[in-house]
Amino acid sequence: MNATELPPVPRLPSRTTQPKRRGPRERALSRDAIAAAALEIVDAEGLDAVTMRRVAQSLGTGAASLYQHVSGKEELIELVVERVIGELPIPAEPDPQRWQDEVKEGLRVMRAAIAAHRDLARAIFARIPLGENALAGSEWMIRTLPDQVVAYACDLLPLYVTAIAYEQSLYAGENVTPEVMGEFVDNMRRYFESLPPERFPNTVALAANLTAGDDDERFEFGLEVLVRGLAAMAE
Amino acid sequence: MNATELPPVPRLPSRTTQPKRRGPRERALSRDAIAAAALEIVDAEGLDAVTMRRVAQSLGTGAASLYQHVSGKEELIELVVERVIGELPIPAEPDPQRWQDEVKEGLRVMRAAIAAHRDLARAIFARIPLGENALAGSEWMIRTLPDQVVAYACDLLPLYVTAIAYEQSLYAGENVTPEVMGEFVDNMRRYFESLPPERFPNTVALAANLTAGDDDERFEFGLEVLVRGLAAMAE
DNA sequence: ACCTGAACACCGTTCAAGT
DNA sequence: ACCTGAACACCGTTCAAGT
Repeated sequence: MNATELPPVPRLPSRTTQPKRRGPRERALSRDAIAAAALEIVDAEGLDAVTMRRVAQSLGTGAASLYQHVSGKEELIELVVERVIGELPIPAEPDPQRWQDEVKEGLRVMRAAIAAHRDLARAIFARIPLGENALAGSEWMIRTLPDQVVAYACDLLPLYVTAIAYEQSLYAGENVTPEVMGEFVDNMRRYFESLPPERFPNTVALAANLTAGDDDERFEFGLEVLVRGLAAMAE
Repeated sequence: MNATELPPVPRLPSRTTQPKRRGPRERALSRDAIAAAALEIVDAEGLDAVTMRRVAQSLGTGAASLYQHVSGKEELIELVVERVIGELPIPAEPDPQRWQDEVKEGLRVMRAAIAAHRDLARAIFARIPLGENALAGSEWMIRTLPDQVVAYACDLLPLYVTAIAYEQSLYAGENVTPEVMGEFVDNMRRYFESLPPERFPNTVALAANLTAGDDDERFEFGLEVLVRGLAAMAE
C-alpha cells in the first residue's frame, strides 16, 4: 500500500503490547480482515457491540484466534481508527491566500468521515492516531496553516473536530431515531424554561436559543470561531 | 443545600432509568455517601477502578445494596460528576468590558477542578451535565458572554475545556509518572524526526515544535484562540 | 419492609490440549 | 507450528431468599 516502511509508533509503557508478528504463510484471518469486520459491527450496531467474541464470531472463529494477529482489543480498535482515517481524501496543494477556507473545508470532510461511522468518534477521541494515514492528515494541516500558529493548532483543530463528533454521536450507538432526538431537545428546552427564574434567570430567558440549532450549525460556529481566532493570532 | 426543588432532568428514553426514591428513614448508605466513596476511588485509582463492587466494598456492603439508592452505574457516575462541578467556585458578577479575561479565568478554574480528579474528565465529557451545579455554571457563562455569540458559545467553551482535560488526562488513570511522560514525548519527537522526509517533509521539519509545550501552554493557546475568535464574531 | 448472597449473562485474556 | 475450547478473573444487574 505504501512505499516505505515507517518506524514503530512510540507507545506509553502501559500500552506496550506489541502486535504478534504473523508468520509468512497466507491465512484467512488477517489484521485487515479483522479491522474490516470490526468496522462493520461499529456501523451496524455501534462501538460497544465490538467485542473480541463478536468480531471473532463474524469471522467464523473463536475470540482466542484473534490474538494471533492483534495484541488485544486496544490494538484492534486502533486498526479500525486507522482504517477510517485512511478513508479521508487528502486535499490538494494549498494556496496560502485561502488557508482559512481550506482548513474549514478539510475539517468538514474529516467530521463527515467520522460521523459516517456511528459512535466511532469516541474511539478516535480516546487516542492519538499516529498511523500513516493520520500522519498524512497532519502533514496536510501543517502545509495549510500559517507558520505562527501551526504547532499548537495542529493539536487544537483535530481536538475540536473529534470532540464535537464525539459529543454529537453520543447517542448514535443506541438506537435513537431523529424523532426521539427531536423530542429530547424539546424536553431540554422545556426543562430550561421550567427552572426557577430567580436562580437561573439567564438560562430561563435563553432557553430557546440554547437549544436551537442543529449539529451542523453548531459545528460550523465552532469552525468559524477557531479559524477567526487563529487568523487573529497569526497576524 | 438548595432552596427550591428543580424539575426532573430530561433524559433520553434509552437512559430513562429513574433513581429509586429512598424512603423517609435515615440510613447509613445515601446517594451522597456513595458519590463520595466513588470519587475517592477515582482520585486514588482512576475512573476505571470505579465498579459497583468496588464502591460497595469501600462502604462495607455488597454491590446489590447500591441499587437501593442509585439506578445503576450510569447514575452513580453522574452523581460523582455533579459533585465535582459543585466544587467550582462561581465567579463574581461580570463586568461586560472585561468579558474576555473573565471567560478565560473561569475556564481555567474549571479545568483545574477537573484535572484535580485524575481521569474523571472522561466521565464529564461523555455526558451533558444538567444538575444544578452545572446549571449555575452555564448561568454564569450566559451572563459573561456577549449576546451575539452566547447561545453556541455556551456549548463550545465547555466542550473545549472538557475535551482538552480529557485528552490531557488520558494516561492519568494508569500510573504514569512525569518522567515516563517526558520520555514518551521525547520518543514522539524522535518518531516524527525519523519519518521518511520525502513523504512527511513538514512533520519531520517541525518535529520539535509539534512536541513542544506542556499541557498548560496548549490549554492557554486554545483559550486565546477561542476568545479572540468569539470577539471577532461578536463585533 | 428492607437488605443482600448468589446467580446470570456478559466481558478480555490466557493456556493447555488438541491438530 | 498453528489453532482454539474451556477456563479464569472480572464486569453490571437481577432476584429469590433471608431478616
